[in-house]
Amino acid sequence: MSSPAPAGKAPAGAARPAGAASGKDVRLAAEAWESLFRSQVAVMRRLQSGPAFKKLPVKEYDVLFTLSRCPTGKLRLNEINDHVLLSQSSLSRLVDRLEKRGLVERSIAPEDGRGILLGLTEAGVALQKEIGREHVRDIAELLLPALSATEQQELMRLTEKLRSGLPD
Amino acid sequence: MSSPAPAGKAPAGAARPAGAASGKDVRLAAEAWESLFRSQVAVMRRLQSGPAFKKLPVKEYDVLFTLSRCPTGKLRLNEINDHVLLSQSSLSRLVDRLEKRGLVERSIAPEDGRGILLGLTEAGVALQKEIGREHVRDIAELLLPALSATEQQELMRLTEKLRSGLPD
DNA sequence: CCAAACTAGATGCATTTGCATCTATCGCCC
DNA sequence: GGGCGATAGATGCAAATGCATCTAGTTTGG
Repeated sequence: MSSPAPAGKAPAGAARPAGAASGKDVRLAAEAWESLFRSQVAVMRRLQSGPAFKKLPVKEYDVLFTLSRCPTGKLRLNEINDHVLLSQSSLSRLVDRLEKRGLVERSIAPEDGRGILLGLTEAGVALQKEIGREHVRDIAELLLPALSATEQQELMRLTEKLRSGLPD
Repeated sequence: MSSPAPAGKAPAGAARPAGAASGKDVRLAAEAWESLFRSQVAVMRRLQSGPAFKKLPVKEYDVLFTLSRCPTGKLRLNEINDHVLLSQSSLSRLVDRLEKRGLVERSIAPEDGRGILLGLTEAGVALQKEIGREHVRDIAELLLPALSATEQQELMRLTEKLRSGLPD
């Protein structure tokens, strides 16, 4: 495993406070996470080695993509940050790079002088679409042979439920 | 989205070669991957900010964990590398760090003079167990409220199937 | 209304990462 | 058996990352 890890085990017949998880529950959760994590790694590894990401690293594409999905076309940096597995400072510099390449534009948030709104430029929209097309094709090539449509739907349902059931 | 991205759309009634995916199939696959990816990010973000990973970064823990699961207790670097989202050189240096901390030991693979076998030291075993215990607890805290046992099992089944259905 | 606590984002600096390359061993085929 | 391409892993070096900190704008409490 990568991020998950079972390690200890509870004494066999230990009584536990009402509402606490049993050892079995805990083990199942750890295995489920492990499996989710490993499959994500395996898919991501293949995706990012494809030709679609020679033009732009995956993480940078992800920001363009996120912006492209947003109805208003602009997002605050902190909103983007929740989406991505990057520290605040790394995102700030990643955006610097995107801006230097003319793919995004920073502007000051109207309602909050501290905030920065990020939007795609024309070139950013174009590049996102271009890479996106290839990327979607690659995803389908990986997932379609492995899971049926029904299974993909169920996987989507479960992962969405997981995400929305997290604290905060 | 982060890594996945829908972008283009196929001309409406386009005839396609037998066996090719429909636009609908492709879109579903992209959405399923997106959802899997985002939920992984959301869970990982919470896990790695916990106290369990002050002692050792997640990626380094992952290597200790992987070794701890292996029946023989030793693995080749390239085997570990498939497991992890890291380049070969990064893994090599990560192992340097673990070795300097006395958590793992390199040895030459008996059957292949090029290969390196990696094994946990006593200290490595101990630290893995220690962090592992906390980590499993954290995982359970996140997953148990979000998904039922049945759902966790189904999620595990689907992600395992996905992983084993990938090319190579 | 002002000061103190808080939040959004930028920046200095040490660490980590990846790409390209290098070394050493292996497997193959003549 | 000797050369030749392939594979495992290490290393130089530039780029990316995270932590701590800094700056600036915002909110709160008196």
